[in-house]
Amino acid sequence: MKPTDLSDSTDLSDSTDTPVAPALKPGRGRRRAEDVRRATLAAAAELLFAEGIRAVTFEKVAARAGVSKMTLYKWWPSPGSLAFEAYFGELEETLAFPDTGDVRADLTAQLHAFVALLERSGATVAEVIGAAQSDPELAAALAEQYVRPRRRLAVERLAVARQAGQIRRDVDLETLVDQLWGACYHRLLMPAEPLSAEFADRLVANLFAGITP
Amino acid sequence: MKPTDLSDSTDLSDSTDTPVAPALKPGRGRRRAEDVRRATLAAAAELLFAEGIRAVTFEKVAARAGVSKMTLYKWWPSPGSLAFEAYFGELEETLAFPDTGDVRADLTAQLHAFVALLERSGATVAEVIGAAQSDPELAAALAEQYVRPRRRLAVERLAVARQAGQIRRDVDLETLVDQLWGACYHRLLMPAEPLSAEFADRLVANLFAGITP
Amino acid sequence: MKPTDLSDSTDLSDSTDTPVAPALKPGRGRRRAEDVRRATLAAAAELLFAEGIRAVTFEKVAARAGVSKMTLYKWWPSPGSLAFEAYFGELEETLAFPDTGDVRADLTAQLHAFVALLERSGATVAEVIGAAQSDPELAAALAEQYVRPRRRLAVERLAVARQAGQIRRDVDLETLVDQLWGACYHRLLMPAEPLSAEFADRLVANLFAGITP
Amino acid sequence: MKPTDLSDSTDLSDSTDTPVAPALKPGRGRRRAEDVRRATLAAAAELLFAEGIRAVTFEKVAARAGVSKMTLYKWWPSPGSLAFEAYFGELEETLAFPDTGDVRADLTAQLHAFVALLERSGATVAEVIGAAQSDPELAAALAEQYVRPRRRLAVERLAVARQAGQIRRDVDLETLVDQLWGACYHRLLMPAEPLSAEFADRLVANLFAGITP
DNA sequence: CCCTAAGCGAGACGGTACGTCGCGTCTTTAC
DNA sequence: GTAAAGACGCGACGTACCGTCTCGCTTAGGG
Repeated sequence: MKPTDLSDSTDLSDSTDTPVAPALKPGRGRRRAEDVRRATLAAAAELLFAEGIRAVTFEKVAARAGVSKMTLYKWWPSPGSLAFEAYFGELEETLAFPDTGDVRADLTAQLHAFVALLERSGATVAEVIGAAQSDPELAAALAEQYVRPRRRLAVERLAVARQAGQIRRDVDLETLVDQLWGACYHRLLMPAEPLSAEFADRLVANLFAGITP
Repeated sequence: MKPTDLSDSTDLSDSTDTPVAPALKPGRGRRRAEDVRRATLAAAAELLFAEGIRAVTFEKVAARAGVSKMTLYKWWPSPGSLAFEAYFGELEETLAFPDTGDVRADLTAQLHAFVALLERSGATVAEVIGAAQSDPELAAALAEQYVRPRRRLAVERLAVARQAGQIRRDVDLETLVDQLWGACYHRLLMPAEPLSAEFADRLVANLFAGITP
Repeated sequence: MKPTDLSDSTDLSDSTDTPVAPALKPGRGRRRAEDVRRATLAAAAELLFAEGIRAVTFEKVAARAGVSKMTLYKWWPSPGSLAFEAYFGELEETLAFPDTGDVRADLTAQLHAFVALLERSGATVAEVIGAAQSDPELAAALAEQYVRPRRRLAVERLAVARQAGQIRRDVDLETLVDQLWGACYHRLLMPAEPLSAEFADRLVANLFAGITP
Repeated sequence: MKPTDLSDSTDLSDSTDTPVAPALKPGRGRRRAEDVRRATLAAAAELLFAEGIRAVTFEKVAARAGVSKMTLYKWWPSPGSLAFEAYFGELEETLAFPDTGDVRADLTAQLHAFVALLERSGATVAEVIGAAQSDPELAAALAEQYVRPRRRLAVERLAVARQAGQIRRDVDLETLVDQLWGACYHRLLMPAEPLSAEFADRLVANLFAGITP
């Protein structure tokens, strides 16, 4: 694939704050690091959504982005971590956590949004998590940039609820995270039963009301 | 008769196409050599435990087992499904489900055993589940031969408890499975907090007692 | 390929002198050797002409003829010899050698016919001769059933001419064969100049008239 | 200046695509490693002489030369063409054509050398020519780098003789090549009669003296 | 005329080679 | 100086064919 293929992704070539070189052709020679990074992530994202994580390959990404393999090896430790960054790097803002004062309502709302997200792009999420099981670099990135931050947000909201007396003192909040979002991931990664808003409702109900008569 | 009666494991074996049960039609031609299958699974298991699922490769297994690659391609749809069969094929009997009459105690016991299993060989389990996210053949085998049977056993035990009045009528038993075992898988596959017997206890406690004051 | 595919080659199933079994399906069970032989050669010839000698494979021939590989191994020592027999076995009659009393005219006529044959199916002939260079079994068959008989016929006609005083006593007739037909094979197998009737004429002229002024 | 002047061997080397002469464009990227080419040809030559052309396999050559299969596929279109280059690439200088002024003597000398060469390594030559019948890439290399140059040299020598009045004006020189060297190849490729110096003498005698009384 | 042995289909199996793809490293050149 | 272009070793993929083997069916031919 020739480097001139970049011409159709025009916003990649000269969208930054440098009016110095006017519309130079995006081909050979040294490119600015940020350009390379963006082109790479864009190419990786295309491959990820079109063909799955198995297609996110240094080889293919380099060809599609007009970037050298050497550059990719310098910046990403594995193809999986590149795929991860291409996907999750842009979706950080979506995990807003509501706080209306009513934990149960807030949890339900958050879980509904989460389930909806998984229904849309659960396949990609599952592939990335799956790849992390055999890719330590990806696992590290996933843990640091995805798993832990989200757990923290959830635990913080739950801690507020516990402070407000809506959750018992002796309940371990981390465990709750596993029983709410973890249960959803279970249905995503080891599918047998459907993942739905009603499922989310039942998750909340079981914990808040208990399951004994 | 307990729900763990072995009679339900029969329809499990021949409800699938993967070569767990030979079930060869008595047609003409040379019969499949059973020792080939055994040598293959042994070699695959060695590789799986020694080097992880990435090393379970048709190439390596064929060389180690003294078996032709063609034979492997004929009987297993992907290296992952071969690894799966090598590992889980031998452990079917380990999922005995106790029924002492006390659900909570039984669930706790079962979860303790499950957590102990994951502490021993969780890495392998995680790798297999992870590989299934990008390997449809492996995903099918995993669902049919692992996920669904285990869910069924758990749900059957829970149904007995519900009949006995130990669980409320309106509780969805499938959801409970996700909140108990699924929570454990969550800690296995997206590690952030430790997986321990205490964790299992809290899972049960949260559900049986509820989390509200 | 199912054995019922043989039904469209109807002349293969029951064209011999056995009115006993009337129109039994040509499938399973023991077939008479001659049927097998004919079906095999027909399939081999099809493959030979359609795809070249590289496609004449025991595997493909067996599948196409509805014949077992074992049978082929029993009767033919190599795929090449099977191809040879499929092709040259039927063309034995074409090497008629005229004797009008005029050697030069007879040789010219024969060479014209030979060149015409090569122009039609020279590619196949060349492939078979080529394969014989690395297939001792084929080489033996070629020598015994093709090369030597044709040389003998030519030498016999030339001997008659020598008796008649049309060729000098001291001329070695075998050498003449190489300088007439061998020269044609040279243009077939190591192509650089065209193979034509004029070429044949020049071959004869050079030898009969000599090349010196 | 003799027709065997080396100046005509220059346009021979770069009139083809096969990697005899590197002729790399000065583009970017790592240059082709010449030692890789040498190791490859050495390994191929070993296999060719030891086990025949059927053993000259990309697989074996790659293993023996410590070279990647990909590299071989990149530079040689088929195993046969690799074998060809391994053998004939080094023997270009051996086809010196004498010019003492006496054509008949020169032809006899050249044919004696040629017959001697075939007696030594005729088997390999035959295998390569044979393989070319089913390998278009090898056929092209053989024609361009072997057949045509040698024909040209012979025709040039014969043209000198014709100029000198030693051969008749109306004799087609290309045809003579087929009746001299082609006759030898005939005995090599379709063996029935021995290939000897006396045979070469008779070839020359038949043409120069004619075969009629 | 039956019954058995031979002949043959189907096909599993170990090898070997094919041709492709991706990984990770290296080198060369151009901007 | 950085980064593109790309050669290279390595190893896995999936396919094809070879040559050998085992079954079990069927018919021919001997008793």
